Amino acid sequence: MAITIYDVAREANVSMATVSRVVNGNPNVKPATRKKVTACIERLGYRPNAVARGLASRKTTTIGVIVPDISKSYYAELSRGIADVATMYEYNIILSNSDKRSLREVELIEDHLGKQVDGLIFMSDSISDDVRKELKLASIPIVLAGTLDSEMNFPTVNIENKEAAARAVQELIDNGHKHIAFISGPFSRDINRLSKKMGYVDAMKAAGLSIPEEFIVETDNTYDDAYEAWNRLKNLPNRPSAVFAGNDEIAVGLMNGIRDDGLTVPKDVEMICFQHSILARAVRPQLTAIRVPLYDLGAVSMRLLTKLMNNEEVEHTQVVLPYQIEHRDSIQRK
Amino acid sequence: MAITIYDVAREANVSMATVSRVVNGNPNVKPATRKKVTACIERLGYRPNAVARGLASRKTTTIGVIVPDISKSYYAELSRGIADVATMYEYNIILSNSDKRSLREVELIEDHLGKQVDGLIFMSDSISDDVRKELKLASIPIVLAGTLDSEMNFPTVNIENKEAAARAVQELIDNGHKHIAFISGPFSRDINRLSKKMGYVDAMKAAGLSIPEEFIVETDNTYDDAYEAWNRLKNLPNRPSAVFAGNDEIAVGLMNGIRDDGLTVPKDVEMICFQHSILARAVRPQLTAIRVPLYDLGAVSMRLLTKLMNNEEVEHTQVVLPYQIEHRDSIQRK
DNA sequence: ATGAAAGCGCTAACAC
DNA sequence: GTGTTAGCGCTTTCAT
Repeated sequence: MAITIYDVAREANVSMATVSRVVNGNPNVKPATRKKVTACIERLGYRPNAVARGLASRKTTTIGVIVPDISKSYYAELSRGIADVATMYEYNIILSNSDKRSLREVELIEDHLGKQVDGLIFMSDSISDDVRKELKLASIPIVLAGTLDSEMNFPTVNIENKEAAARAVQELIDNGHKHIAFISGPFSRDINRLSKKMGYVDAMKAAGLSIPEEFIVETDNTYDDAYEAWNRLKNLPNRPSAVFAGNDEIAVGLMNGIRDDGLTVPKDVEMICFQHSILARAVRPQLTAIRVPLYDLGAVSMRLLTKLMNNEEVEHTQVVLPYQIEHRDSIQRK
Repeated sequence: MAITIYDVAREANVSMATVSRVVNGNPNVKPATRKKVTACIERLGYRPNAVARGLASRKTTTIGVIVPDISKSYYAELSRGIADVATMYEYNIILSNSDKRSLREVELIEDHLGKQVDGLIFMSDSISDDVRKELKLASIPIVLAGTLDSEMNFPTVNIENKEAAARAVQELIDNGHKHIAFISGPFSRDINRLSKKMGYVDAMKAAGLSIPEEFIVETDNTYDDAYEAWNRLKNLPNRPSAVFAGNDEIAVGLMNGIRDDGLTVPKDVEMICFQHSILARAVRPQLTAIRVPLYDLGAVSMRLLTKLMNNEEVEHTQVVLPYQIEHRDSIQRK
């Protein structure tokens, strides 16, 4: 049986309350008493039971993090930002993978609430009505990190994905391209359908460029599927001379498909994409890309959550972080 | 105030104990009663408080996972394997990043124990004496996942890193190379000093090849540092014609350094490495590599931990998983 | 500055 | 089958 607060109290000839005060840094303890108690704690190797503490105080100093897939660098990077700020504020993290399945997401929210987390950071690339309802019902603070909330109800930290996509496509347009394809993840996901694709469409329309249906290629977001995608593009009447990709993994898949078809990036096809990992920099040519500040997205989300958990006044609960376009070699520089 | 088990009991005209039985699937409940209670639970939206349950039962159905850095694909992939098996057995995961700092690792172990986790999965690439002591003192099951324990005390799931390294180097030797360099992460880490380097040295010695001191290049394990590493190698009297790299990220860094020096892989320099991410496949030429079964390492670790937590008989607590060398294009095929 | 005592919401004997 | 009751280890009034 582990040492309890009661053991320490007896050993130090004080009450549990006093030990509790010492442990929690309550100033109302005479220095001499504090010293005596601290010594006993040390000697006995007392370690407060966080579960008992959580029950008594109704605070667990634990937050929940629900993520589609921690093995994807997008979410791993975000989570690291969350974790570092969580550590600063002495919160632990319960982390769960949802695989973007709405049913599972609902389950997980329920599960985390049952564990009495003090707050929740939720990530996905689409929010279903069921999830939205569940999230609304919760009585703890919730922040969406790097996650589009099409109805803009919840505290959120994000970049302007649509605008970024439009600017990326504009780079291609500025380089003289008329035939620009968009290679995307599934359009069942809001982030692709409502943000990235819309940005692409807006930029194309603004430039008076037409968008043949075939120029919009939907993949399952994997390297391998994107690799195959070039086969759908290469024989088109107006073969695209430039491509905007939804992220760097599919950009690299496509680029390798292009290369294995005997063509060269950027000579034959120029490319730009969202950057979620080191891939964009590791491949040759290096990819010109929208650098998404993933770590910061996570860190700021967690900071926001701490404020919400402390009932602090928060002016803007919809935080927008800046992004950068990093010019590398998949677009020729003028 | 949330609904408690007492509210449900009153509403259903039964005792708390009966509600508890229903919630926990205890068979000693009359079907009619069960139905009535279930209905009340549904109607009131009762959600058991896991903290109270944890205090009363002394089980939290939560395990701790301590990882150097979740944003590194090696650990992200491992963690995903852990998480999936944890889900199967209905455990939650508290995940913390240690940045491999021994002091922080000790803190985190203490912290997780305080949270009353039922088990712990620890990962690092080196285990300090302090950490070892802390781990030994713990009274809960602990498994090391993908982590070298040079003293072989703890339950572990791993691959034979040393043997794999030797086999990788042997591939280079078989291709006729005499001058083979090893580009590594920090030798302060056991995995590099005791496993990968030893495998390299063994293979070289067995083949009667000499190892000039300069052939062993220590990097900080980053892409950028590895990129620079070629500068230390290229002007050597016997410039290496082949390189064994500790992982794919530094392999790619080095390869790009080689390429930007005007040389070609595999024509001028052949390469092989440990594969921790999609990088090995995404770059061109694709890297011949030792595929480390990261997901499985995690999954098996968690499975082992469940057995330990259930006090099941476990024959082998030191599990060794197979690995594969994937032949791609950074070594010419004969 | 310190102690006594009442919970926090649940599980687990034990009794019936 | 079901109810009663005593904790689990701590925080938190409320006295003193």
